[in-house]
Amino acid sequence: MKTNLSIGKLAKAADVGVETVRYYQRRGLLETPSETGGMRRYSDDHVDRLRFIKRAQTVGFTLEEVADLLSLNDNRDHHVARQLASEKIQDIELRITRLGKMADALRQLVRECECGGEDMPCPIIRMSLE
Amino acid sequence: MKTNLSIGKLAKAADVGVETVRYYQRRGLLETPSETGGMRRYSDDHVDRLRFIKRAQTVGFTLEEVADLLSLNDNRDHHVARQLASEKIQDIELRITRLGKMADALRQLVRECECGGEDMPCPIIRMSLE
DNA sequence: CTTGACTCCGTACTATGGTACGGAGTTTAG
DNA sequence: CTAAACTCCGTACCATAGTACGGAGTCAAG
Repeated sequence: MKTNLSIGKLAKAADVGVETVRYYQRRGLLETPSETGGMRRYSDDHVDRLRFIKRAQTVGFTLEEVADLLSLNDNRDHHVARQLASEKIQDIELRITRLGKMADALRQLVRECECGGEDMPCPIIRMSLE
Repeated sequence: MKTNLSIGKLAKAADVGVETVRYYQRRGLLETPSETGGMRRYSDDHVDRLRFIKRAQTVGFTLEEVADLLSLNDNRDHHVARQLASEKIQDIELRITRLGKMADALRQLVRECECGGEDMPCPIIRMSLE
């Protein structure tokens, strides 16, 4: 477990900006370690956490929702965590379904364009209705 | 094909605000029909388009990306459309993979909490690494 | 045929998620 | 040991995606 990263190294390792790290700390998504004589030091756990935040965001979770997800990880109250986790699982499954339908529609679109009618309407919009 | 909706009816049908409709028109995501004596009239196609935008957003696409997706539908240049579609399909597949891993991690979390150790760390963050 | 709801359009404000800046102190490579 | 690079913290600014507001015109139910 590599540790003792400066905030700059941490940011680089997680591929985010230093200011972003500080912003997440302000938002309570990332712990602010206590100073060890002037500078704060970070570990690989912080890197993982930052990467997790990034991935969660790219699939459409807001920082507030990411905070929920992280709290599952941190929460000592397993009853609450389980409840929250179940909700999030449902949420994620819905997103996966939607994305699947969008991908299907796009694949259909590609097929139709290949097979070649020039003027058929490309039907993504209707196809990806649930 | 029901048509002749006022902007208010359109907005209600798609479950968005009137101002949102106008905003999308300004952004070029939605056609602004020409006035028929003072008021613009909308059809079911507009409703579908609005719903599509909403769904695409909830799975993490920005309005700019949604505009791309919509252009696939609208674009008469099939060669370009196919290229763009292929990129978007890959993008979507990546998102699905990530979401799947998150869901797996959450399910694992629920199992562990059920089986019951009180103090095991809940491992979402590491688990959902790709 | 009026009155209350709705439309049009422009402009201004808001929330979220950062990014930039600046001054003072710290660290580290040569 | 010193100069460049980095850190700390606060505050200010930015883009995206709306939301609110307001005045003038329009429509439709009683």
